[in-house]
Amino acid sequence: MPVPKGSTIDPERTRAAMMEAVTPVLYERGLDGIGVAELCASIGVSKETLYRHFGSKDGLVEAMLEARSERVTSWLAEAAAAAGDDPRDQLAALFDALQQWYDDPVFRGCAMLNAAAQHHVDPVRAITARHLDRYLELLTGIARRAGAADPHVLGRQLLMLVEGATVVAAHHDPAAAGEHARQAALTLLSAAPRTGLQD
Amino acid sequence: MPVPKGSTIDPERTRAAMMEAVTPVLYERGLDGIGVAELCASIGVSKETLYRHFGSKDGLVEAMLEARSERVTSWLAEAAAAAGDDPRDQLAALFDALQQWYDDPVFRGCAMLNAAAQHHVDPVRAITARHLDRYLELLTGIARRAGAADPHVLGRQLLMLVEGATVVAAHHDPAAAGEHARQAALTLLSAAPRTGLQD
DNA sequence: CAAAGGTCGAACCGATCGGTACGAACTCGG
DNA sequence: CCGAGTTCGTACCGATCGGTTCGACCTTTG
Repeated sequence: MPVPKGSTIDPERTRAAMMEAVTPVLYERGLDGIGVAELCASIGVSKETLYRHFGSKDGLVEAMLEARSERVTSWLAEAAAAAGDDPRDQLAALFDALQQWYDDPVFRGCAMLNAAAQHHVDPVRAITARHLDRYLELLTGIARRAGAADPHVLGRQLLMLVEGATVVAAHHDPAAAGEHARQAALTLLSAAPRTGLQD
Repeated sequence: MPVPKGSTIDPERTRAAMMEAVTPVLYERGLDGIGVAELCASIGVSKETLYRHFGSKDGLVEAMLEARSERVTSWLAEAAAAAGDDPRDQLAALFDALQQWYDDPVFRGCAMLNAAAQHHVDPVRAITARHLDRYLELLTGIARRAGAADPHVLGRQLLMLVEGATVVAAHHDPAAAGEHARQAALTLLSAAPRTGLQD
């Protein structure tokens, strides 16, 4: 509660706090599942403040999706990096991190994919596409460092496993989805044709 | 236009025609992206008729999702079956069929997943779960006939590839998503430990 | 202390929402 | 030909939608 009533202590602070607070609400209720009035009430902010900072409900949605995409991608990248230098270990750690996410009781699938599924508007879909770009870059890097002859194709296949595991965990059964995907990913990594040159 | 004005020629016909006509509209616009009035207008039916047959907008949505799930699953199963008796050929044919779907300009991802992402209501999520069940059964059958030692795990991994390919095709790049997924699927099938016994 | 500006809370706007009601038009089985 | 059943078109309902406005309150700046 950094903003009791009125203040100009730091407008940027208010904006950041709003995005922080609104993330779980929009994630749980869905973009169209909550109105602006209730949304503002739940994050303890007036409508005027919302429209001052974000211009519209969609503006807030887009800002929070962008922030969330960067955060979750960084989280996965760090989980992979913390596993050491072996690309196989990095890949395994990445899927372990995913399983950890699936085990969270509030897990409801990928927020960006959920958003893109309901909002057919362009900005949201563009954010989702960039989100998949980030994932793809991360996975392609692992594939390249593992010496895959065609890291782009392997990276894309790994991306499908990541997204597929997330879908299955969200809509079917979260138990062991990450483990099964990890096993499949390592199999693909092992079976991929490789070049002699690794960087 | 099987129903010009008033008639009792066949109430069931009206119901079936409605579900047929409403499918592409809801798929393209999204469940909450179109109101009941416009929805009825676009399928050439009055609101009274809609509520007579389905009780509510959600009722119509659920009926059409269920029908679509069965139809698309059957379509994939038939594509696989038409490829012959070799499980590898069946799996390849299934992903070829998926690529064919992705190439359709109106392709917007899996309707059931899209619906579940926006409607947090239980009935829709249950339909989506059943939809994944159908896919899983199809893929597990292929895995079993291929002699996989653990067809349930392999089937689940293949399910992740199917769903992941669909997500990537819908939200990132539809080109070659099915081909890349097919290649990965065949790799998993080849690499899977197998029992000596095949039925 | 005064001006400037961020915030709140509530009132308010037109539009649209899902759903209901009803009379008229129509097709059927008897 | 007559009543039962279906459908259409439209008007209508209360609720909610996203968004705007405004006066009061508060904090910072000078």
